[in-house]
Amino acid sequence: MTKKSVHAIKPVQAGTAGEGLSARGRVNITLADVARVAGISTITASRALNNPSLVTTETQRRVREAAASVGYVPNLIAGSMRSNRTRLIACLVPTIASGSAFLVAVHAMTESFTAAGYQVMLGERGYDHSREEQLVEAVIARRPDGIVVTGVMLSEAARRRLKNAGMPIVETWDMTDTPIDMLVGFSHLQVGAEIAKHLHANGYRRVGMVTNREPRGEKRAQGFSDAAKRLGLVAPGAEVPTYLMDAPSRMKHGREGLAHLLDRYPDLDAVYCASDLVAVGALIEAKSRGLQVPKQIAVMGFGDLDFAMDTDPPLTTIHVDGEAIGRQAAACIITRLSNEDVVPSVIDIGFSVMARESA
Amino acid sequence: MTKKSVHAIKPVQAGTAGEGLSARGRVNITLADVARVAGISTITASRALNNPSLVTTETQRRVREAAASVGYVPNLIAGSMRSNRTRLIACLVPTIASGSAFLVAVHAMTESFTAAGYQVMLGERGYDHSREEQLVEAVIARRPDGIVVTGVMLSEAARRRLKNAGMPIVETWDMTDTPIDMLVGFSHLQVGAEIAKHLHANGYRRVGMVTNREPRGEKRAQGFSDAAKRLGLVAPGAEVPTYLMDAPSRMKHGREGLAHLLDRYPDLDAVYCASDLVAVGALIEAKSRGLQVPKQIAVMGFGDLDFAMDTDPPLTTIHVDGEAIGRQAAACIITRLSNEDVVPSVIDIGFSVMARESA
DNA sequence: ATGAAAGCGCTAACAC
DNA sequence: GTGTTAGCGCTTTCAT
Repeated sequence: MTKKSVHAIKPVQAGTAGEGLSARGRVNITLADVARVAGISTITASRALNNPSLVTTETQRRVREAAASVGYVPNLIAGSMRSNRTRLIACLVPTIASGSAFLVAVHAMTESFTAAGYQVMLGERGYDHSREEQLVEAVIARRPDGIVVTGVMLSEAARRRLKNAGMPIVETWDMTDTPIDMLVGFSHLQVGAEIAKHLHANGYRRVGMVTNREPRGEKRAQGFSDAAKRLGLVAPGAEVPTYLMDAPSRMKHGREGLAHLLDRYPDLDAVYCASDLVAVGALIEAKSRGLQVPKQIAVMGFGDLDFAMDTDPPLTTIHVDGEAIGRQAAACIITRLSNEDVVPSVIDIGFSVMARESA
Repeated sequence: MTKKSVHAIKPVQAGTAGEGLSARGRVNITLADVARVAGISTITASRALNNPSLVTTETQRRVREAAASVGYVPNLIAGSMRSNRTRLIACLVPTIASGSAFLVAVHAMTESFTAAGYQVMLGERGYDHSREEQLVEAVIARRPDGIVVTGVMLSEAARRRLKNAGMPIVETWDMTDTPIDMLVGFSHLQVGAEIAKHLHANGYRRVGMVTNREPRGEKRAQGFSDAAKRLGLVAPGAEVPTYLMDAPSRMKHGREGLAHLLDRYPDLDAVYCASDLVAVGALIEAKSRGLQVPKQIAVMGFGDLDFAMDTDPPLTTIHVDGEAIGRQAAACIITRLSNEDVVPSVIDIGFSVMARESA
């Protein structure tokens, strides 16, 4: 491969755009300024902006005009401090990298929260668990009104801190018997088991898998392995032939993985891949070996990413309703915040086996 | 396709996890509590925590112990209010949906900011420009120390608001002559032109494209179209044969698009696709028509997503150094915040043509 | 419907 | 190296 770069760093254009934009030396326009212009007290101005029903329409109009004329932007920091409500929701995700199915959930969640007047602040948790506690502390320090965690947090210290923070917390995208507070997710163990069952039900008898060390991936692998043994999908007493890859999963892992497995276990007739991207790699490897999918070898993925229905053959995979997870997680927190009603602590959102043609 | 759902909503487990976690009724542990336990003044406690070098090691130790014993978590809200620094950076992205190349930039940016002691708050801009101004106002209301915008914002009102906010702002992932403040990106017009040049240089003479209405995609299409005409890659006086798809781009658009183009222009020998995912679709369509890539038809994409080197044949595409964009954007803001040094206003990060085998 | 006073938790500014 | 005082901008509480 050749690589041609188009690259240029233009010279500094000093001052062309930064003039007067420095944080220093700027006068802050406060609610008091608005009130002065409108000829009323600050508290009335506050009410006109935040609880218009408490003031006359005439006052509302004057305040709105005054605010616009002086270019007032409320300072939520100050408001939060006094009211003890930040209207901020923190959402901790493992990573923001492309191809993560839970981004759909984050998106749906954001929409729900935005509609309810909350802003969502995304924090990358990282796969480095040593930094977990610091992140949690940094997040709590901002005093969000609620916290959504994607993927159950592992460190006990971090969990304790969250629990002690005294704010509504929802864990998502997984299942556990001991949630910090609330939980909206599904069982990865069950997913693995269902994949094995599906392969069994479709007549496959010798399975393998291409998986990774990521915690939820491991749970699926565990569920798959247990069910496969129970159903006789491996030689008696043997383990499931497994190709272990590094996270993050990539298409090429599917090619390498299937190649590796077939070289050692030529009688495999089905393979479970930890993600759809990996499954596509497996499809390609099968094709390049002249193996017909699903006749000679079945391929199953996980995630039902948008291209899963467009592969050749269309991919049989697991669909998780990420939007539902996001909406429900938001609803849990919003309900908890708006009143003292009891909210379900644990919601199993389930999943679906999308039986297409690759298995 | 059949679909089998595994679904269960467990009954409410009232009170098992939510006990005492309600926001109300909790006593806030403040710095004053820590100071009292440590037997010193609040300001000294503050210094011990934030500027340890200003106090004796003995004081540091006592404060740390006191903080740990009472379970103190600093309130950044209160601190920000007084110091006028929130240590918060707002990052506006079009969408968080999977497959967006700029997520790499966001990730790199987050790492830089985290290392410098800032937290990044992600805001979804949405493709709905009517909500743009509200989002900008909501963001400014939190008084971030800086703002990073991915993709140039279109609404003039929103741009004005940002400009007036008086904080360092970096626009990324695009080029313009009139940035709000600072800019780190590359020219999508140039990208389109380079793609046309690459096809021309490799002997292709009749090009088409599969593209979308997204603003930056349109710029690439424009650049491609202009250069293609200049280079004689279309019939004299004709436009570039184009298949216009809806955003977001999907693999199937590539199949549909190439099919559509070839049906009408059977003599096409090259096609530019607005994204790698679309290009993969085009590769599949070409293969299913028995067309050899790159011999009979060339395919080029954009983005150099992680699977681009794993397709069959490996995809010729455009690589953008997202990490560099993220790092540079963070550096611009961090520098501006740490001193009054002049920071380059406009940085063109460039891009590379990854010449693999599909073109 | 409107206002006055107080204070949220912290840190800047200025002592000592 | 440590303490005192004041105040960030807003909203709560209580009064009118």
